[in-house]
Amino acid sequence: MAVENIWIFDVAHPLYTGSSGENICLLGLDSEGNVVELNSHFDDYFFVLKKQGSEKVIGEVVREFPGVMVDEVVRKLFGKDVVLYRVSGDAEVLRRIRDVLRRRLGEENLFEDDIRDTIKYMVDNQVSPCTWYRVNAIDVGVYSGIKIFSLKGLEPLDTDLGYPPLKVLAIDMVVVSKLGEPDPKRDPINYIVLYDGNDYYEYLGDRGDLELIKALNRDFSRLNPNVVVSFAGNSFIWPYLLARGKRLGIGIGLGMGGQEIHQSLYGHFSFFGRINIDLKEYVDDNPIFERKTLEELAGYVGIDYPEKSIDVFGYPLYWERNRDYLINYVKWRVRAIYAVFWELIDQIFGLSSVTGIPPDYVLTASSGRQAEHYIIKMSRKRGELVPKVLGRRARSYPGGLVLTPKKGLHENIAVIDFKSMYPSIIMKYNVSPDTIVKEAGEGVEFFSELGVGVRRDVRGILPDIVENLVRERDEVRRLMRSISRESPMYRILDSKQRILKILANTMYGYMGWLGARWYSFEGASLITFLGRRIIKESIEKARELGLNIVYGDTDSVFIGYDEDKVREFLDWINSSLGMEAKIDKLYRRVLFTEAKKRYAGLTVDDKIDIVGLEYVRRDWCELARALQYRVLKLLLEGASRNRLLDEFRDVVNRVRSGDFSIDEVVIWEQITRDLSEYKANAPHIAVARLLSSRGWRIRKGMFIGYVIVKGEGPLYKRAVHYLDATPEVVDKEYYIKNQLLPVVARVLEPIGVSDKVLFSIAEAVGTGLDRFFR
DNA sequence: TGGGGCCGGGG
DNA sequence: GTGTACGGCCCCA
Repeated sequence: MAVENIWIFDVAHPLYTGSSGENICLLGLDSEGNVVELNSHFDDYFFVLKKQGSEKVIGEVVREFPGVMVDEVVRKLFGKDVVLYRVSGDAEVLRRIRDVLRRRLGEENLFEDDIRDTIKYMVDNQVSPCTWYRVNAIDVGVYSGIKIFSLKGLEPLDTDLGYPPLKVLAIDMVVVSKLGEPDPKRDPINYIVLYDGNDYYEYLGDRGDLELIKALNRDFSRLNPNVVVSFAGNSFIWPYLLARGKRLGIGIGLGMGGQEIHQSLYGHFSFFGRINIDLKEYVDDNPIFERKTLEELAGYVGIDYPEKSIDVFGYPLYWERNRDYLINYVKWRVRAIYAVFWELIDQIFGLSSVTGIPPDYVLTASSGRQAEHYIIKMSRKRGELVPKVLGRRARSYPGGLVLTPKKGLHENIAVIDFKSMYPSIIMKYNVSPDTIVKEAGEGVEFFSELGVGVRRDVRGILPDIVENLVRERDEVRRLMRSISRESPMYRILDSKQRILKILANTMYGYMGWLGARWYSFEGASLITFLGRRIIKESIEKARELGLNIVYGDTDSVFIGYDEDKVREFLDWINSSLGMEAKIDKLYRRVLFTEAKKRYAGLTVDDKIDIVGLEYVRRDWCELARALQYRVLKLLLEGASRNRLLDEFRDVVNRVRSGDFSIDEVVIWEQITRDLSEYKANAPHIAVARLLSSRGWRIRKGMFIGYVIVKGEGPLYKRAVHYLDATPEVVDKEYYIKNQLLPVVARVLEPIGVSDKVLFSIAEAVGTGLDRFFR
């Protein structure tokens, strides 16, 4: 018997079960960094609702499949007790019996038959990945470099040991084709590079990529990494390698013991005994990244990036003409990928440990799935069945309230913000799929304007979960105060508290998501309804107090800062509404256009905030965005009208004289659907279609950069891919009138500068008449 | 000239 | 494949 500390990172089916009957395993690392496999036995199961007719069917089916166990049990479904048959047994038999029962009783009468055994094993035993456990196990031996144990018991460790020693390997790949998109049936891999923190391992496909893959397989076994990290591995590198291997008749044996990699849940790729991290998935659903590039991610974590990056559309040309530069660039990429992983390790492993999703696909899972996994984990403690997603139709409901701003420049404005408004509403009003009712009655708080009520006699699952998240976050933050800000543990805890906050904020959106197991249309509608009511009542009170309200959106109000009255206002919110609000920001000056969700301000600590305006939008060119920023900054800092106009005049002048680079005039737009689904002739779609005709596969999520060139007709006929354009062919007049002028007009109009003035400047600059308009 | 398609960002 | 509200461009009738 051995007792060891093990950092669990995955759950799987063991490679070799032998005669032990062990059919499931936890994978982990010991404190020396050895991979361990902890085998045990787990009978998979599902539930069948006990009702008229199901007893007879169950009886028949059980006789037909000996070895299956059936027990009558009670569980909760949306808070109500239900009687069920728990059917359990060997995985193979269980699958067959499940199919028969689905057919005979209807899918809606079976529960948890749609959850994988590995997940059930983890949640039933309350095991979380990326967490240390004190493990009691019997040593079985070593196989393929993995220490195999028979698991006897485990309990979470109180003290956090950080991470075990991890061998991390970054990978990147180059494949080019003369015909655009590389095709694994046709195009060999040109180049792969690995980086382990010290050395590069390079593989050239010059003598065919069969040799390349053989060498790669060999080196993976030799280097034996615990973590394989890439940027777009799951969407490009791994599927390409697999398809290429299939073509060449060679396996992609990058798992431990040469196990082949395979595609798994949500489209991620599994490597036996290793953690596969794709950092592209991290940037893709993080709104702070505009273009979703590795360069942005590197910049975000403070890593230098090259002056000249290469877009995949440019790879073929570089491979042909400037191969050394491309290879150097790809070597920078693996270095950056490696370094970024270490910067994000706490976020990735923290998310995995909190949600219970193994690190392999915690980034692949959408935020809805992450939230759901956490709920499943928590539902076990309440004896709640995991509900199913069956037969739903999309419906929409009203959201937050947005006030029309008072146009113009305002001084001394306070932004009052409700603390976590929707999570607070969920907790305070007990809004949850299992508490929502549609009729008034005993123990029900009913909202007749909406025709929806909530039970107050039972605590709902989501309010319970949100409360847990808030409590746990408070504990983590308390812990943080007792340790040094410089310690690694501080960073781990900081990531954790952020994750807990994000999860709490996700629960409202989750409840309104059509694909959610705990979906509640009425619940989500009630939350926004209560949010609107709260903000309306607050505004009314603020008016009563004589505060000047200039704007408001969902959970915030912008008011003239009168310290005493604001204090009184906040107290009132607390005592009368039972909600918490705070001063989120103080602006020396704020500029509102007539439009909602678009403004800019200068805070008391001299920060420029720009919200919704073109400056923050990637579908405006860099030249226009930078100009708007400068004009806004000057305006908010009190510059004269002439000074602002000069700023505009200078850029117009630059453009007219051709003093700009292509990068400054590129407009980036995302492809959000399959090309064939587009009905409109928009510029970026026209360019995407052209690329497509050149053989490029245009995927959802890709960014198309284009410029408008001189010529006749609608814009979509004059949009050119940025790599095909030079400054000489750019339509300067388009950029002056449709990019530079509008962004300046937008922010100067509220202070009384007319379009006409700007238009005259735009017309006159460079023609010798511009001085006339000063 | 106004409505629809489309995109991106706000809270 | 978390929600809704919103503005503004471009195209087209």
